[in-house]
Amino acid sequence: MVVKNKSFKPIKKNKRAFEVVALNIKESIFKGVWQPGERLPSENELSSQFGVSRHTIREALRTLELSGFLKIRTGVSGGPIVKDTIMTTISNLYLDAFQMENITVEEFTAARLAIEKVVINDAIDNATKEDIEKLKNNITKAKKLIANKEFATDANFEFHSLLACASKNKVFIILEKTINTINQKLRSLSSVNLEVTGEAVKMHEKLLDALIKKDREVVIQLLEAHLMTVGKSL
Amino acid sequence: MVVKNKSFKPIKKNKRAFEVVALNIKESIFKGVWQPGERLPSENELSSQFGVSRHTIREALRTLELSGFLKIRTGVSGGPIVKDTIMTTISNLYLDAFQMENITVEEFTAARLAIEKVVINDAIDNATKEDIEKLKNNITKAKKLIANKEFATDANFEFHSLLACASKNKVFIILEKTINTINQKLRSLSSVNLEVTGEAVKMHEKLLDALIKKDREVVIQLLEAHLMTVGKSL
DNA sequence: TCACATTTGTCCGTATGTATC
DNA sequence: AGATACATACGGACAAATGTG
Repeated sequence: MVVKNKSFKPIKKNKRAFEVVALNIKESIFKGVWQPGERLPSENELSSQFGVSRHTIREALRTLELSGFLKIRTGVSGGPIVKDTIMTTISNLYLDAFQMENITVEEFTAARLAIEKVVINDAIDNATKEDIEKLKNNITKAKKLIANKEFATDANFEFHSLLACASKNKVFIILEKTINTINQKLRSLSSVNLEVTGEAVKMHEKLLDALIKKDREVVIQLLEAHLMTVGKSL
Repeated sequence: MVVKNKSFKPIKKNKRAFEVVALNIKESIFKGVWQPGERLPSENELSSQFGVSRHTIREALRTLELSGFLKIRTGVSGGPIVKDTIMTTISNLYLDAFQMENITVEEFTAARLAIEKVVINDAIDNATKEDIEKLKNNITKAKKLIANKEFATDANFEFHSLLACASKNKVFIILEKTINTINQKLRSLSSVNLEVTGEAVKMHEKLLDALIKKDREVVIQLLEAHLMTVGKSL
């Protein structure tokens, strides 16, 4: 059979030096050569290792820093330190996209609802005893905070992360992380209300109950109501 | 009511020079001072305008380039050109995140199926006549390619993008773009098969038919079958 | 086709700020 | 408090790319 593939493959572009360096370092991190927390060689050392100037190294480090692969600390024993803050970078970009692309909170909430529906459905199927235990502990912790008239915001975010973990799909864990970070940022812009967080905890408790009973209909119903109120508060 | 909020607000950090420059430029773009397609002043000019060295300007431009706010072209009439490619940047970062977490094809396919189910459901509700028209054109184009014994890979990717557009939710458009990017990468690793792409086109056609008829059940059924075969081929 | 002007890409050298020991 | 080892920032120079006459 004669197959004509008219699509051109990307020609090896003349990549800029700093891009090559950045890609090299990035792939080393992927391979595990450098693990989070470890310190990369200093700019001068990288400069001589790669055989490029310090300026080029700096530009490479800039891009890696912005992508969330490393943080750069000044001072002795400072330098480029491997960090995994890609999720923060992504959520920051989402906020930029909200402005550039005119993404509305409504769109975000709708997408969030859709994703969390699926997540919780998978969680019902795949949650282990430990997952349920963790979720229960989260509720108790949050209730204690509320009873103490303290904010339970972090605990509430954690609840959704734990749900994602229970789904046993890492893609959802990552997406949930994005959602949480964006939420956190949006929340810091709007006025935080103690009653709202208290209501959220109650909702979470009901949700967990339904999840344990594997009552999908109620779970979805509760989730919709919950996320809609959250969306409105933003 | 006494409210104890134990969370500290971030202290105004001493920002680095290039960060200040980048923020300035970014906000100018947000305000519409520079619109997509326009060209920013050259590095030398920016250098004198901001009163910092060219090196600092370059680092600022690097970060903005990576974020997707501009592209930098060399040569006369080149320079920093305002672009709006944040969504592409987000997709690429997701790809990095997936690589960091060693996401499997199975996890990816499961998540993809879940997301596209929601997307197509929204598309049924919100697709305009133009959307339907574009989808139809896509099918005709793809069929023509297949009849000509050519690969219709790009057209097939486009089909899913068009679906996301029809959902009228920009968050989904971003997610779909991510999915496509990852798919493209996975596909480049596995052997591409002409028959597989041909089958995909047929599937898309059926899917579009059901979508026009607003037959949700059939749509979901077809989508599941379609994405599962795609997943297996990877 | 060729020469030229403009702009980014890369390099070297130097000085200063900063965190750690 | 001082020395040390980093990043940060500045200035100048030349190479490479690219559009124009």
